[in-house]
Amino acid sequence: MARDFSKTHRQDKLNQCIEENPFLTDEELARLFGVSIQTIRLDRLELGIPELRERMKKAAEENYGKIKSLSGPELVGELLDLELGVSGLSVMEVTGDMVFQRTNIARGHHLFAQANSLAVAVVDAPMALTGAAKVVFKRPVYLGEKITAKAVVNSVKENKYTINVTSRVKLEEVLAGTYTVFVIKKEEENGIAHSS
Amino acid sequence: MARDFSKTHRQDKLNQCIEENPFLTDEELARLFGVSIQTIRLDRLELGIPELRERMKKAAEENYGKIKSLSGPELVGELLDLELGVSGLSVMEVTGDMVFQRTNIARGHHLFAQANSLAVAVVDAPMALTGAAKVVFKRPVYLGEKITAKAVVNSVKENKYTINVTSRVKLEEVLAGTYTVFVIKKEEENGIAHSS
DNA sequence: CAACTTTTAGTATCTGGTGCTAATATCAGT
DNA sequence: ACTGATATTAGCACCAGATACTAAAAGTTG
Repeated sequence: MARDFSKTHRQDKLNQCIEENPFLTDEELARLFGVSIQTIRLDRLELGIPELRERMKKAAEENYGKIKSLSGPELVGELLDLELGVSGLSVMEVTGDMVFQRTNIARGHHLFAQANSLAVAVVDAPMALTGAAKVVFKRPVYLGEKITAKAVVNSVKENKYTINVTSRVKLEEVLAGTYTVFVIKKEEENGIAHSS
Repeated sequence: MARDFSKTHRQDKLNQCIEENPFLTDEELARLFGVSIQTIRLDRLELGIPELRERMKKAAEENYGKIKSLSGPELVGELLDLELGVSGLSVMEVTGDMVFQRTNIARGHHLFAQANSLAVAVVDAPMALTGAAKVVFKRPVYLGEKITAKAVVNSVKENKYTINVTSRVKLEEVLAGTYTVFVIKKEEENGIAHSS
């Protein structure tokens, strides 16, 4: 079984190869590995790797969803409850693309994003921007955990909202923050303290 | 040309329809609009809409890149300079998926993400997590602007770094923040103040 | 009615595959 | 060297989702 070595070896490489660049046809792969197309097909079969089109479809669909959840809508996470001008509630599950690969710990700005966008959402106005924020990360959050963020409006003074957001995993507090959010009147973009 | 009305009308709808859900075959579209496949094909031809597979491919490729730039690497933005334990510099261009569509103003957490990940990167350790942050958004940042973030280590006390990050567009300050970042020893995940 | 646009039908062809059968290597063990 | 097992290659029929082209039918308008 000297062949067995070369075979499993090739299949390892193939797995790697496709993971790195999923947009390769069997023909291209065959040329790459110096074997026939049929061999590649058999390998894919054994390894359970779907055909190019399925791979593309999957990639496209996945990311079509991601675009919407990561940057498309105004809100990061899923809105559960919203009482304009008073409070808001959202959940977000920590997915693989939010974490450090070494540790599976979520990067802080993802938690921040959920909390920040919720803070902006509770403001009772067509447009609002974060002016300042003060946050404390209480403990790391891991892959797969569900973060519940609760925003409560603390005070309103003219166009300036002060909002507290607490993010928890189950009942444990993981992030606490205070956000100062400004309501923006149409076409306004002057002055100090803006953006979100 | 009463037909012309119905034709252009259908083509408008078709454009919309495909934009909303790019994963429809000509056959499904034909059924949806109650016309023949050939009509759909002619419409696509006239409108310059590529076939399903091309649309999928495009979506897959686009987002394959996006995944890497939005959440893949440890750093948000592009690293220009890095002196471990001392300072770091990164740039990021504000792209369409970072802004509020109504105003083309970047959402705050994207600026935060650039600054935060830079702060974590300058720490001279294999693993570090943001413990706390205090940020002030000085002015809104618009689609297409290039943000330069500069991080400077302010103080180090055991495993606790205090880092100032200033983000500018050209010479104008848009975001100023102070980050407290903790160095994590392997497998450590206890105690207070963590995550990033 | 004639001229025109729009719609439908049908065929040949392409790509990147699946699924199946069968013919060759290639090698190990006896 | 022969046998048996595994690995590789070849070939064919078929499929989806198209393109490209030709041609016929339907509807519209002066």
